[in-house]
Amino acid sequence: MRKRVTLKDVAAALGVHVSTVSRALDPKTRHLITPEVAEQVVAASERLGYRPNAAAYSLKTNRTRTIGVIVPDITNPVFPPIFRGADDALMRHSYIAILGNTDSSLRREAAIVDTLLARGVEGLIMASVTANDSVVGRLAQEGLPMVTVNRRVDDAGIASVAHDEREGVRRILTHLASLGHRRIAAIAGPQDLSTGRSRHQAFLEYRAAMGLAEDDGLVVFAGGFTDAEGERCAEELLARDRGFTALVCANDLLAIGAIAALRRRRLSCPEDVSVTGYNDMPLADRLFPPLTTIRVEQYRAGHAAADLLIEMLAERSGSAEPAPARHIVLPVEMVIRGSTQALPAVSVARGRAKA
Amino acid sequence: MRKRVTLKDVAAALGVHVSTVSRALDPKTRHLITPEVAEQVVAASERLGYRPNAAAYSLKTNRTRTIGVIVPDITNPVFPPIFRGADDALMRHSYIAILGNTDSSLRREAAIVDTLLARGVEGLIMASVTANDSVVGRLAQEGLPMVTVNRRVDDAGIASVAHDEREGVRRILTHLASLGHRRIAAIAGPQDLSTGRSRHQAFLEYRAAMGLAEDDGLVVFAGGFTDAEGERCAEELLARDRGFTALVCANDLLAIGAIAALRRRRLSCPEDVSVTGYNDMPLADRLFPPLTTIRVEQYRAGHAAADLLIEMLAERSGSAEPAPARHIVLPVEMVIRGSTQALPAVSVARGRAKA
DNA sequence: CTGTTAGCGCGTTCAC
DNA sequence: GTGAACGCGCTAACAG
Repeated sequence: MRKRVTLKDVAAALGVHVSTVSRALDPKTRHLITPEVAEQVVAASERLGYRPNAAAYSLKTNRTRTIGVIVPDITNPVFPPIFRGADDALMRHSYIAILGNTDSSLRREAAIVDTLLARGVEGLIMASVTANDSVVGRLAQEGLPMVTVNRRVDDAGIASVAHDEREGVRRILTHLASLGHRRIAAIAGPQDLSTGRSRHQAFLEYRAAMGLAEDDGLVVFAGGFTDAEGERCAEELLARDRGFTALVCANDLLAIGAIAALRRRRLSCPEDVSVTGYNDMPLADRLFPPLTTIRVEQYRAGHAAADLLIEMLAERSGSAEPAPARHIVLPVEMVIRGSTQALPAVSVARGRAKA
Repeated sequence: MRKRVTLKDVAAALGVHVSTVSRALDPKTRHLITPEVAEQVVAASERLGYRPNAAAYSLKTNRTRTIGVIVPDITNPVFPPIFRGADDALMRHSYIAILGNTDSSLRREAAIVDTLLARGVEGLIMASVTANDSVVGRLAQEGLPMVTVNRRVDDAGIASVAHDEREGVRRILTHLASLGHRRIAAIAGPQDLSTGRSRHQAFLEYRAAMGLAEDDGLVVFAGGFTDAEGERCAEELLARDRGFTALVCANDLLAIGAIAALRRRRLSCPEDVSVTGYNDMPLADRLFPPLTTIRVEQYRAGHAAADLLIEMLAERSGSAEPAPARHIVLPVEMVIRGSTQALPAVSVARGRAKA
């Protein structure tokens, strides 16, 4: 590999001093240099193929222009759009992102954060946090700028970008109720994740407010947001035999698993039971049946999180006292597809008679 | 944020010299230090929370322990497993991966490679290359270690990890032929990508070898590996009205689009036409109908690519002359699901009569 | 406007 | 076995 060309090389080629080259190449200091010289420098550095050495820059300025993005598993279709959004936003500010997968293990999370810290990340975007995440707490105390995406931590001192979970659940229930459903089951997500918890709480709340059947036996909790858990939970619901005409799942993967479990029991969706998901992940419209779900803009969330973090970074170098943490809430919308349908007239009638 | 702890801090705390600390912390030089002192150093550095400064290390040693991984778009479900495999392998060797998205634009690719080079990546894993990629060529000439995954470049001098495309196509055609299909259409992938090209060539070859209908009108070329292109191509095939009972698609997304297009025309899969995909991407088993496809182990490919690259890095620092580029070919297997079925007896009979 | 100087944190020669 | 000195490539303060 050809040796790297440095500032010194460019300077030597032009017979000027290194700092002249340095200044000519930095837009913020170029005005200090005679225009012609500056031009020559730019030309020469291009000709020689000069690339600034990021390590030297970091060592000198203590800035790495690097942000860590931590997800449970990039293989889970929810996270690529988040990362992509963050990466695009960061790139625009000439930052780069380093992606870490925790596999939802706190040990791995700590290990990854360690190597990222050694690499000198200036901040962290965390899509993997549990509601009370010890690692996050520790880092926050050390003053490392952080923003959580999609999920939140209980500590309101940590900035976040999330979606309006309550509104999403409200729309799902409103939709199902308008189709005549009264006995609505639910597969709730893990309760140590803010998304699982707030969706479940909104479910309980709106179920009561809308006068739907309030039966604890209609809810089962998933141990993770996976299709396998969706299958397991749906089977448990069916085994309980409480009778339900609709099933609200805390995310799309759970819904996919649930539909598979129904089918195995010769129940079809939506004819026998309407099923809803949450997230509108890629391909949700290509499944059978196409999933009625809540669309959350993951790309936008990642983008917003990165923008927020960069803002925080800029502020920090400005004033001394930290501003209070910002919390951005993104709107959601419902997409109605084939997995939900109206109850047959007779059932609707019966439902109404009861009410 | 608390100021970073450096070697100097640790040395000061113990009243020894910086270089003593440096040596005690490096496994390779620890033997030069009195065991007790070494222990003290280790203890103190842990207590103070010392983290080696990666920038300083890089500047000194000219090694960044950083690898760039370049994909077209991490949002495409094919790539997360590849990245994950690479990342896991790299981490094990205390390397880190930096992910870049090209959006299949050569301009973006060049820009990303530039910033990665500035960051001092020691090598590149490229999942995004076109068959004759100018950027790759340039880098190869400069001697930057590189390996392509999944796809290849024409230049055999570039190491690669890929799958046995010919075998995959052979199995698909054998499977369809055994079900009685004789007129088999194809949606071929982009011909500037090695995967698209080799799958197409294998298709032509085995179609002839197996005595299947050889009709140029049965093949249409997609401009990209997307479901939208799948729809477009399927519509074109139907418009041509050549009559076919099976449709071989160059990847799963194309197949998904094709099935949607068929359905819109009131044709159902597999009753009216059997459809096959390629890749066995996540959720391929959850679609309707579940996709018969070729399983390629993307995670393993990414892992192998990273291992290979690290080997190359180690060799390079050893001997002077470069070893010839290695090319790893991973086996594939077929997974038969609901999207293919046997022709009704009558059609099979007619097919045989013709032969 | 430009050159000089210093030092970021670390590994690696040398001496001792 | 340990300390001293140097320099990786760069930016920033200070001179001129």
